[in-house]
Parts: sequence; structure tokens; C-alpha cells
Amino acid sequence: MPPRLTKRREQVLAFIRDHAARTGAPPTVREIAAGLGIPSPNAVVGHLAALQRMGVIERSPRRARGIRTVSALPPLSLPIPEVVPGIPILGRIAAGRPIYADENVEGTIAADPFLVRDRAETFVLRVQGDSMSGDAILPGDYIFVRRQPVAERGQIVVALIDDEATVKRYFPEPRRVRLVASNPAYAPIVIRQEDGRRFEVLGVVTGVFRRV
Amino acid sequence: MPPRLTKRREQVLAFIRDHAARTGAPPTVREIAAGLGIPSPNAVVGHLAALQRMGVIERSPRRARGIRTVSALPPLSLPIPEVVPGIPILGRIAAGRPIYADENVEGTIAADPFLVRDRAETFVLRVQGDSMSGDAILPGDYIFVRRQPVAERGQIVVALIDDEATVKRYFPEPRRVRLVASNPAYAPIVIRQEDGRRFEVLGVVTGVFRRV
DNA sequence: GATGGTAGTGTACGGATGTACAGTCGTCAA
DNA sequence: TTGACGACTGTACATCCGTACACTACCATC
Repeated sequence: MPPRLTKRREQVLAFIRDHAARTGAPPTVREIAAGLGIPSPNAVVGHLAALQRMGVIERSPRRARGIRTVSALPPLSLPIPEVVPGIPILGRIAAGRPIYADENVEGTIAADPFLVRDRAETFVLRVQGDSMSGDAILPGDYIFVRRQPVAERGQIVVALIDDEATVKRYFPEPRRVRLVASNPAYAPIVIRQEDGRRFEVLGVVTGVFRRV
Repeated sequence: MPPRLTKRREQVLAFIRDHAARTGAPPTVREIAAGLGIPSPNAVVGHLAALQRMGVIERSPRRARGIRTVSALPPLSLPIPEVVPGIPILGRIAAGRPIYADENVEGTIAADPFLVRDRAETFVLRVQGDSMSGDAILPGDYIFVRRQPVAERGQIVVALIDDEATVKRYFPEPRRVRLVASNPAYAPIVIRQEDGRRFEVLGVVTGVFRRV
């Protein structure tokens, strides 16, 4: 239920929020009074007491700027989901070695089915380079990759070209494969059958995570 | 170039950031002293002067808690818990009617410290609109938000304007707040003090996840 | 016409707070 | 060996700030 506040108390609350957002600290009693054109601090004290009674602010007694606005977000108490096994974070992917080789694993991520559907066949890679920035995949992002040897046309895949792993959109064509970056600064990579290069689809990208 | 700070001054800066994020207001000189085990306020004064000289904090002279941190350094690493509780996924956020937990929560994500550092204060939101596409945050993405009532200049925040939640970059200015989209098609939102609009910082964005 | 809530004025007290002054101790480069 | 700097102790003071007390006024509604 939205607490029913008087107009004046809405103003007081708005002033507190605004002051905190602008200056990085909540206002003092006298700053609120000055902001609303009230000469006496005691008038504000009454409003603060009312706001506290209604639960929209919290106060630390006798502390300067001891006002905290209670967020619109309610406190949450939720069931704790089952513990899930970790998904390996792989470092460099080298050709000729199984993907899950121990030496490649930099760590694990515990992620639940919401983030990753097919956990057993999923691994995580750190993105290098900005060739997929057109798909909002940036350098340093972590991508979730489901291991599979084939992909559908147009999917974002992790592929091995010779000894190098790369992330691109996948376009199979007669006698060749086109790997297209989403950053127009990068030309498509074309692997022709007669080139004799090693080419392998390691998996398809199912998710992206980025620390901000 | 990150300014080279002494160990002690790093501690002071970290304490200020931590205190501000936790309590909603920066600490007093004596609170910093007490937090670092220093009996004299003057020892802290010297550190604050140095931090100000180096431009990593700003101060409002003679005002209680008149410290503002300026630049965003990598967050300090807090003790990492082993257990992995669920992080709530919230639906729409409306201000006028604070929605009860069970109505509003679409589900939970089990994410470990690798994905989310301060999990107790973190929730997940679904992005609506493409206003932050310049930061590779797209419609439908899930963003991880750490609940805190104040933010630092330039951080990506979730803010409440009147009755609407929005994701923007946050720029506090004298007597107003500027919220800037990273998609140039969207003009900055300016909330002036005299507008009388409701404004509140709900938290800062710490991560992005996208299903591909 | 009594009651209770809202909104305010004016004054005052004591502790919190920023700040200044006077020193101490150790390190490290000139 | 001088001097700059970091880190700190200890004291002191004016002002800021939360809080309390006394009092006024308006306005519902019971």
C-alpha cells in the first residue's frame, strides 16, 4: 500500500531523496527547513517523526544527516534454490586438446538453469577482441557456450580455425564456411574446403555476462 | 591513470566508499578514525587533504559528512561467502505502489560470487528499451543491481523518476541531476530541484546477462 | 465545543563535527 | 644532515546539528 502522505510531507520526502541523490548525503534538519522556506527546525522535526512513523524513512538518533529513505523495493525473503554444480571457465582453447582439460580451467561459475539450460555441456569463455560488438558482446565479457559440433545458419558460435578460437556468426555454404563478425570493421572469414585449414565448431553461444 | 595512493589512504578511501554505500551517507572524520583504529581525528584530516589534492574525493568545507568520492576505482573485494543463495528477479518497479515481494518476483537466480559480489543487496531486473545500447545493454537483458541509495558520478544506475524505473548513467550537478542514456537517440533527462518530481537512486548496475 | 492531526514560530541546550595548532616519530632521497 | 613527507598523538574551539520545550493557529469531525 502506498503510504498516504500530506503534500508537505511529500515535499519533505522528495527533498531528502533529491538532496541525497545530488550531494551524496542526506540533508540535515535545518537544510530541509531552508529548502522548503521554513525558518524553524522544529517544524521539520514533526514531519520527520511522521515519516518515520509511516515507515518511509529511517533515522539514526543524534547523528548528523542520520536520515535514510526506505527504498521502494521491499525486503525480500525467498526460498534458496538447490545448489548447482559449477560451470568451468576456460582460458585459452588450443587445438588438439579436449575442451574440458584441467589445465585450461581458470575457475568455475555456479549458475542455475535460469542462466544456463544445458549445464553439463556448457562452458564459459572470456571474450577477446571487439569483433562481435555489433551483437553487444564486448571484450572481457564472459560468454556461455553449449558444446555442440554443429550449428545452425546465423547462430553465434565459438569456432576453432587452425589453432585459434574465435566467436563469430556462422554461415555454412557449399564447399565453404563464412564466419561473420558483427563489427563492420572486421571482414568476414571464409574457409574453403580446398584450403586444408582446420575448422571446427566448438559450440554455440547461449548467454553473455558482463561485469560493469 | 589511477593516482598512486599509499596503503593507508587506500584504506581511508575504501572506508568512505563502503560507508556511503552501506549507510547512505559518507562518514564523519571521527567515524573514519574509529573505523581504522585511529584515536585522533587530525590524522584523518591529513589523509583527506591528500585525497582531495589527488582529486579522488571532493569536500564541502565545514559541513558534516561533506565528503564525496569522485572516481570509480575497482570495488574492494569483501570476504567471499561459500553458500549461493538465490537472487530475486524483479518484474516492473512502480513507485506509488511498492509491490510485495511475492507479487513482484518472477524467479530467482543462483549466482555465485564470481557473478555477484554483494549478493545480499543485489537484485535482477529485466531491461526495457534500448536507451543503454551504447553500453551494450539491450532490451530483454537481465541486469544485476546492487541496492544502494547513493551512486558515484558516471555510474550506471537504476533510478526511480516519479513512478518509473529507468537505467541511465548518473551525473549529479548543483541543484539538479542529469541522467544520460548511452544511445544518442535519447536526450538526457534532467531533474531539477524545483521540479518537485520524485527521484531516487535504487542501486548501481554491477552486471549484465543476456540469453542469446 | 472538545479532540486530534497538521503546520508552524521561537528559543535553547548539549553533544557532534570540522578544523586549527603544536608536536612526535620514522623513512627516504638530496 | 637536512628536509620533505607520511602517519600519528593530543588538545582546543567555534559552529553545526539533533533535540526538547513552550506556544500559536487552522481545520476537520465527532
